[in-house]
Amino acid sequence: MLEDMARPTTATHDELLAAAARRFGVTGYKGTSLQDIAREVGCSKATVLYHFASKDALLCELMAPAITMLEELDARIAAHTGAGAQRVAADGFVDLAVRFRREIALLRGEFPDLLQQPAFTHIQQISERLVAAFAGFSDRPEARVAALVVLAGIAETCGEFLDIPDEQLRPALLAVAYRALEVTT
Amino acid sequence: MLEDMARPTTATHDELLAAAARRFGVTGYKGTSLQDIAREVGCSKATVLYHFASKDALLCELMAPAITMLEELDARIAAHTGAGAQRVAADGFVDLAVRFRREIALLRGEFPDLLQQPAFTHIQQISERLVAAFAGFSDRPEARVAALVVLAGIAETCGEFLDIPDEQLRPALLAVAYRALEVTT
DNA sequence: ACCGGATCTGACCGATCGGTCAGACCCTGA
DNA sequence: TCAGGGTCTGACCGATCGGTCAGATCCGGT
Repeated sequence: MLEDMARPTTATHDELLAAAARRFGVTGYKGTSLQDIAREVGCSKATVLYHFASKDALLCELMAPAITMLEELDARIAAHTGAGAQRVAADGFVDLAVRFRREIALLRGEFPDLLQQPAFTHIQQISERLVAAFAGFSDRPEARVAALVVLAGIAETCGEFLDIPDEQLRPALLAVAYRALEVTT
Repeated sequence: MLEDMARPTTATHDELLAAAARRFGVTGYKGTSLQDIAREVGCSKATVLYHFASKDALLCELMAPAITMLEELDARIAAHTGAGAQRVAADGFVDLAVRFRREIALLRGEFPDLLQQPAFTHIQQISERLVAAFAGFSDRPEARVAALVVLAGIAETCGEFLDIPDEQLRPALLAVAYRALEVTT
């Protein structure tokens, strides 16, 4: 049988993805050249572009798992209302941020720019709904400010604790999120 | 008398600074070319480099006021201990973030890269002391995580509310910071 | 009328960017 | 043995990057 149907990735392919994730997290997307990624793996720049149609395609493939999980979270939030949605959003986003620390971190700062790409446009809408859920669907400026601080703070922070295991980072992030959002427990 | 001693800046100089702040805030430092800045002002790229020795020098001059205020805050924190330092740090940083929204926001994401420049190295130490003060000088991982979430969240958020006046944004940020850090009031 | 400094610009430079392409080097199946 | 697909590379492309430079323009002082 053709069991390699589910194996479109070679070892080099995966190495390049991992190297790109590392470099993007340090020097950002625009600040990382294909040469940099190739050098880290030990191959030529042309090899990077053999495995990925373009630099953008590399980024998309890198972010795909995290985006999928974000879409699932969005659907789960939509199935709840009020304080329930707030708890689901906080729990789910902390889980996502911990699991995809590198991927989330590399979006830092280049968010407004990268989101212009067609593949990422709908993420803006999702993140808006996420902010609304964090704010408890209140339109008070204080609630929206708190929601954005927590959301951005978690996203920014998770990449800084790559040495701390998931089981320790997750409750710490959840605790500060609940306090800041005044989640009724 | 020579009252122009305190006027080493021309109108074009200031226009270029303002345009650079705007562009850096949208597309980031690396994502903004000297051409972009020149185009926004309506002059040539060469004019930009006539008023500023280099792109780096432009960034340094743009950040100088915010950096000065950050250094003053650092000194003020050092003059306090324990919970007093925590309150001083939170109040002072929120004030700084609100006052220099654009400048803080443009550091987003490119922080680790830009800080490599010699002019910015000591800022890393200051921000470490700031995190420590936010954490109440505790080395519990939960306290440090909360401190970083609040610090990064405020820095990231303040640039997103350019339409809200200072008097409204400041108390909103302070409230969420106090809740998240469990500041004893 | 002339000069000197400040301001500004077009043309140009080397470097690097993302991306293309023809071909070399495997390895496998016929 | 050979054909063919997968993998990889050096050489090359046009575009753009930050930065340099000689010179044009303007303007106030002498």
